[in-house]
Amino acid sequence: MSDAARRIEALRREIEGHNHRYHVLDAPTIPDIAYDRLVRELEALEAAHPELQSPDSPTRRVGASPVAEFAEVRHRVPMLSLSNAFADDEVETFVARIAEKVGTAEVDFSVEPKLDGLAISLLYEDGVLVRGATRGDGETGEDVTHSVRTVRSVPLRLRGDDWPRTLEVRGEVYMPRAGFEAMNAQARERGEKVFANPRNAAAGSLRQLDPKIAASRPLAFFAYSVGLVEGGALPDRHTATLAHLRAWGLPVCPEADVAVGAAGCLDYFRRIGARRDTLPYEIDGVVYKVDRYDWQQALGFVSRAPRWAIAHKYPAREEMTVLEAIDVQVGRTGAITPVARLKPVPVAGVVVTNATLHNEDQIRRLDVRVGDTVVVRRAGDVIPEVVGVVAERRPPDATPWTMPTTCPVCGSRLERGKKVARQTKAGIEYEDSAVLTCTGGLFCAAQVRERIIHFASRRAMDIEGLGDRFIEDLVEFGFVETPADLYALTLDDLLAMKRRADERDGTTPETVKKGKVASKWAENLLGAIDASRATTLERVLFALGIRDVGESTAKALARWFGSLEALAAADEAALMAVPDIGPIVAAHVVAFFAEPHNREVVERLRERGVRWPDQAPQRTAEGPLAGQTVVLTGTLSSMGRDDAKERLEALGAKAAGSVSKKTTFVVAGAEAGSKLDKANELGVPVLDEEAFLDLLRRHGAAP
DNA sequence: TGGCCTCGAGTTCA
DNA sequence: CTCGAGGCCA
Repeated sequence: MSDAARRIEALRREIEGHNHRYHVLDAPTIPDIAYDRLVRELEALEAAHPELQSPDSPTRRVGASPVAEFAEVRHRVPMLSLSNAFADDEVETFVARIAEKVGTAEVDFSVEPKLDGLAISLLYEDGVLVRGATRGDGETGEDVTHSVRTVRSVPLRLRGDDWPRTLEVRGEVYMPRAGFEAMNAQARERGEKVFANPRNAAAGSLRQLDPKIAASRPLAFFAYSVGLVEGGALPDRHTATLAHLRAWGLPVCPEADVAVGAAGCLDYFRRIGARRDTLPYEIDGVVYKVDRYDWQQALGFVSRAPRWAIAHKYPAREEMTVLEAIDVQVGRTGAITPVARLKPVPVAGVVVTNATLHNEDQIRRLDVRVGDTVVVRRAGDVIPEVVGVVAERRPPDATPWTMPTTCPVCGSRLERGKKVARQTKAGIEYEDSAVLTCTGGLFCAAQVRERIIHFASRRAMDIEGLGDRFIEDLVEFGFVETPADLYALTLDDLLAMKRRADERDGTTPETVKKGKVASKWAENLLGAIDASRATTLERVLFALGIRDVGESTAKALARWFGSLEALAAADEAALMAVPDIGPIVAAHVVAFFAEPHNREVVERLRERGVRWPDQAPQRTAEGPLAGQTVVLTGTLSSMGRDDAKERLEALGAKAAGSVSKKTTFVVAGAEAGSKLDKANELGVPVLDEEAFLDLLRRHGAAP
């Protein structure tokens, strides 16, 4: 053997060793730079000695050129599917049947997480990877050798020498969560299509004709069983086989374990379930397999699934469903938002039928079309969102969706958000934004309705019992056009409106059938409207819906000016003196009060008895906590969040919504979430409820 | 001018 | 809860 040949062989062994430690054992022993140097040396030597090239060289992972199409592969030992269990008693039945057949209840199971990836068969001849194939229909799959070779944790050559001459290893190719997220983040930045979930991403990456693409994707592999074995023997237990696979350099899921009987399996199911979110890969359940091969043989198969194994599934957090339509909604500011109407599907406990699509850009990025099968998830476990499209299920006639050019409610022209972008020397410049806006303003019934819903809402005027549906009817039948009209409603108006709504819906209220007209609800509603007449300036300001004036800005304005007259009289310079008010918000406020219609609405509100106390302008923060910024998170047992916020503000502190390094301290109640994590991350002090109450007590502000 | 830190606005369902 | 953008400070 020449020197070069010896050096090449040594380099290959060393590099494979590092690959194994890095990708399989997850315990690298040399820095990346040193590794790269070894690879470059090997590449150079191989280039200089083409006669020493070898397909199992670590330099040849992406060696193959693109294939024209996928060749079919027949699985000599079929790749079967597993039956599923969703409830504990199904697992108990499964185990009981086995216990009866084998004559003991103490059945050992080889247990492991069921990864959400793609089942793959790897064929090793004399320890060298010669073929990789997808499961396909179980009988016939596709030859994906060229892309499987690029998966770093798949060994091109087995370690040791005690492997069967022919060995088919089966397992899951998957995409670790971190890699998936990084990949999608990059795609999003470049405005490219994102993958719906790691499973789709793994499948899509492997089924690439060009191995370079698969090589660029963060794929990984776990082996979980063997298929064809010739020229060698395996142990008599599945767990022992897994140990062999590990020794041969194949990655096996580190969570794989042994469980005894149904109780042991269920315990394992719960232990893994508790850690589901923190595992570095997506799983959709755990798999239980009878460990002893002789018992597996005795149990045999039902149709296409083994009787000795079962997949116990966790409740899905993501579901697929059909997107039946894309509607557009008009917000109170005229903002147009596309909404996905979905075939109802339960996701993590609730039935989801609608999901926001945010804006046109988002639709284009996801490339969603009516008729598509989409993946729906509940973001932050609450709000449903469409995360992606299942490309294979697209109906052939599906066409890209386009935004309407006119408002679906009032027919007015839509404008690409004339949102203020920045102030320049020349004045305020406008720039296009992602949001489309309806130009209908007061003429758009949807905007009128949304504005009144906002006006009546809890954080604004807080008119109890005046819900969205009701306001919709009030506006539709012309009883209410501006918020001030709410304060002119009479009992007769409300009853008349209800009658017309019933006629329209074809419903007959119970009370009418009995021959009398119920009016208690109307009296209650009038009472609630009346109660809202006594209010505060900050609530009125917020309720009026001035652009960019939310709760916090309304409060700042109310404190600074003390009265509506003073505010309405202020010019832009005077407004900009208020902290956190810049040129843009100042311009919105001035424009609002310059509009005769708005002045009139305010006038009418007053005429109809809406009252708030005027105060002396307060232009400095005072109190023992002045200058401190506090963030509340979680649930406090002794008071509501709003109450806590008020107490803090009474002491001069500012209650902010998000944690940053400027936050003085965070008050964490029960079930505190991401804000608590952020506080810990930034080293912001955290008070628990007891410490918080203590602080209030010291300043005489405790409940 | 760029980079935080906030706030505003829109969103779902029981 | 998340995204986008206004305000402020360096």
